[in-house]
Amino acid sequence: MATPMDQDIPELNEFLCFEIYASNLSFGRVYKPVLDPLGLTYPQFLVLYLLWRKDARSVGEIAGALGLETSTLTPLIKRLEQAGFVTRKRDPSDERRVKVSLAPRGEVARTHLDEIRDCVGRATGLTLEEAQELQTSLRKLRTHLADS
Amino acid sequence: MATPMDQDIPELNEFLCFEIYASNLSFGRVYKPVLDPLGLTYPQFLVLYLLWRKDARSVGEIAGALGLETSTLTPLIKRLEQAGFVTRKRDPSDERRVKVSLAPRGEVARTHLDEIRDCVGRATGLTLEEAQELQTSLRKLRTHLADS
DNA sequence: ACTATTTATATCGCACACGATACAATCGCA
DNA sequence: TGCGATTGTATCGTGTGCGATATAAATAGT
Repeated sequence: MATPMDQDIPELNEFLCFEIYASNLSFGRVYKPVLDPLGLTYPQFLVLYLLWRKDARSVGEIAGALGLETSTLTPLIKRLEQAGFVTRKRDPSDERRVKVSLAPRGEVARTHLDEIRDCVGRATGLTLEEAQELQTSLRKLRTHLADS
Repeated sequence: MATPMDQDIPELNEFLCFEIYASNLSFGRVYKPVLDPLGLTYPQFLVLYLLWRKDARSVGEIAGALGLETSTLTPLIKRLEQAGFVTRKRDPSDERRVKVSLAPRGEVARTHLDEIRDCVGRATGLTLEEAQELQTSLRKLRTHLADS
């Protein structure tokens, strides 16, 4: 506990936004050693995950699902392509779209999904019930933040 | 609800880590229009906040409080200095340390703190009770993740 | 006192993440 | 049919974040 000069200003960790900020960084540090051997970053893993669920999506579709801008995803997906995880090609039915599809290496990475989930799940130290309660609150929070 | 090709793989938003990742991005989007007029980014705001509570901290002390690496903070703090929010000078009692202190513009920014808190607090759409419950869970989660 | 280690910060390269902007393909409407 | 508006991506510049490495100051051990 620090010795604050101003008792009227609370600790930083009494801010919800900071707890989320710091939790996100902590999660990243847990994922890193798990994903590094596969040659993936966490956002790249999220993109692949979407493709494992449904292949051949457009950049905009992926951006919508992740809540990111396409300007963030374009270079990220190009790195995934460069590394052999996905392929990119224009949609013949609408040449404005770029369809992103799984390449062989992307399919292989999928076989590590369970192991990744187990590893990260254990690191949380939460019961399934606690985790789901947290998710429910966060989803509600996220909806409000997005609508505000 | 999408039409998954693989029912054995859950939706992305059933992952706690993704909810936190997405919530963090959403918070950032709420803060941006509030902090932009002040000429601050969210991480820069966090650094100033620490200094409002206790002035004249070393880079390492700030890094520890935020859970960041000093390699992240050095350029960030230099930008704060460049913009006139803080000053940096070597600690005479230990020349390895750099003491970061509030400059006039940093003091002025403090007068907007209440307004920032109100604005962001309202955007969460949570009661004080819900917010505190969430914080408690997140703090517990963060502890586990850091120890794992 | 002198070296070896540790500590505090800085530098560099890479990967997000965003807003602003550009551009080509498509669509809508006269 | 044709032309203006919209849509889908890409590009650019700025600001985090990290690990690896460098460097200078302080400390420890002989």
